[in-house]
Amino acid sequence: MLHAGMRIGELAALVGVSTRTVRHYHRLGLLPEPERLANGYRDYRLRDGVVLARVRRLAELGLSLDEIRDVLADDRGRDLREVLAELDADLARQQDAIAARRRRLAVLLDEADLHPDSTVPPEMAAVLRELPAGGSKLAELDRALLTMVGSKAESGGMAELFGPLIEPEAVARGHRLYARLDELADADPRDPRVAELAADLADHLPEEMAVAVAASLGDGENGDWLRLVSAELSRAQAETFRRFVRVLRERAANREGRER
Amino acid sequence: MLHAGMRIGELAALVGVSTRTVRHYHRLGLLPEPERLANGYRDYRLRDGVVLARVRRLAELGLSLDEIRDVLADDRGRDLREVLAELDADLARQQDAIAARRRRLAVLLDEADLHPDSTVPPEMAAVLRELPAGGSKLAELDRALLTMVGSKAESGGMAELFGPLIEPEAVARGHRLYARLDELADADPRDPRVAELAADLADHLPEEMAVAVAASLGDGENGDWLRLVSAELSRAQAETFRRFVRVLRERAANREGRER
DNA sequence: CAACACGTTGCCGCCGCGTCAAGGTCAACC
DNA sequence: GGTTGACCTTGACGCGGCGGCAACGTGTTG
Repeated sequence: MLHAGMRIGELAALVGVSTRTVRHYHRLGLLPEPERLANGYRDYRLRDGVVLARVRRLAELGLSLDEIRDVLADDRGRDLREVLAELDADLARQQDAIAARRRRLAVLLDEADLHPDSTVPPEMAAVLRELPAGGSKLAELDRALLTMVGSKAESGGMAELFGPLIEPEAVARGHRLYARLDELADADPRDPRVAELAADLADHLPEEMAVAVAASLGDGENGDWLRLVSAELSRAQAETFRRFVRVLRERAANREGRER
Repeated sequence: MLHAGMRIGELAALVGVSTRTVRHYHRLGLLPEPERLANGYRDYRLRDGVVLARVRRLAELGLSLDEIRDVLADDRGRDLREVLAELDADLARQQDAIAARRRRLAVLLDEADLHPDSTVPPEMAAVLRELPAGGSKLAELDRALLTMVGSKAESGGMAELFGPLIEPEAVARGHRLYARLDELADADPRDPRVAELAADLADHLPEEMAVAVAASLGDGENGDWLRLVSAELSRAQAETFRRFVRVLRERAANREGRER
């Protein structure tokens, strides 16, 4: 035999990878170290090229280098089918995931043409557009709250919770709900306006959603969000919120009692 | 304001991430560090929750954290649409890539039911099946060469190159091409059998593919593969190969001359 | 003899965190 | 009092698949 093999750069070019990749495979044990020439250079033979090409084919299919090592070790390919089948299932899952993200993206891109802050669901965006932009700190907090809650897929009735506060008729009837909350900034928690406003807030929730609201305010996720909101309020304002929620709960309980 | 904010674990649970993730976002500057309590604990407020939720929504869409930081910096979202559009294009490319891999996988999985060594294209597998398994070192080398060349999408006529060597008629006619190559192992390169076998090899290539073979043997990729094969052969055997290729080239040149 | 293209080993960087490690803090139970 | 246990703090390493750089040797060419 003529023993003129190849050097690492030639082999790499032949198979279409970098020399760094070839050495990487050596360290991982995917490709055995070939003999060395007198000067220390690696001297590659035909079988090295065969193995390297095999590794690359499997890698391009998407197998991890660990998996490839397992496949090469088992070498009588019966195990390969399992790996390939599993890989196919994994790729199918990835396809589904990507398709789902593209669907969400498509919605957002459509929405983006209508409204710049397009990271919230459509119905949230509609409510946000109606909230007064400046003037009331409470409105700001509601904006924040809605943005947060909007990030969960099921918004749990929060849009409906705040919708009534800004409906034109409510404003026209002189309830001025936001303004009255603002006025309680420095008030005492026992101020009579607290109970009064809490009742008015509750009255302006349409009946059919009071139950859902009471539930979503009470438990877990949304309850914790409201805790953060309360932390931004004065004591009287926070007390108003608490009473508001309590009234809603009582009404929900009553409704439930009547239905039994 | 009541200043009872949240600790990191509560905030993380609220938004649905790990505390490690929150701290990671702090280090990357995606989420500003909040005030600290007297004991050193981070004290999160409403705005932190809002930002964190926003970051998560963008991250779940597939934006990199760097991109998210850019989006948050520009903050008036007009730039967001570009990023989202680019992301969508990227996802589309990923979908295509995955689909292509699944198609190749499907072919391999079908082939796997027929032949265990299923990492080569179907037509290669067919040729490999026919090659004698033991006995001839030359056949072994051909197996290796075919496996390698099979890894490239266009196989460049290599299947056709070796096909004739094993066709039953050729064997029946007593040419014994492999056996005669084996017999040249210790021969002198000037042995008359060398030229004789080279001519016989060339004769057994169907005319219509001689051109393609001559071309694919001559240049780049396949030529380098053949260099590795020659390195495994004795001088006389390698000389046979060289003459074989030379004869093919001459015939191809003649054919081209006649066509002009 | 200098330039230049190749080879050698080895270590850092990437991304989005997970996972220890080695402590400090706080409420609840004995 | 002490002792769990659940939380918090900073810091460092790990992963996958290499890319890139450093610091050096080797071999061919002008």
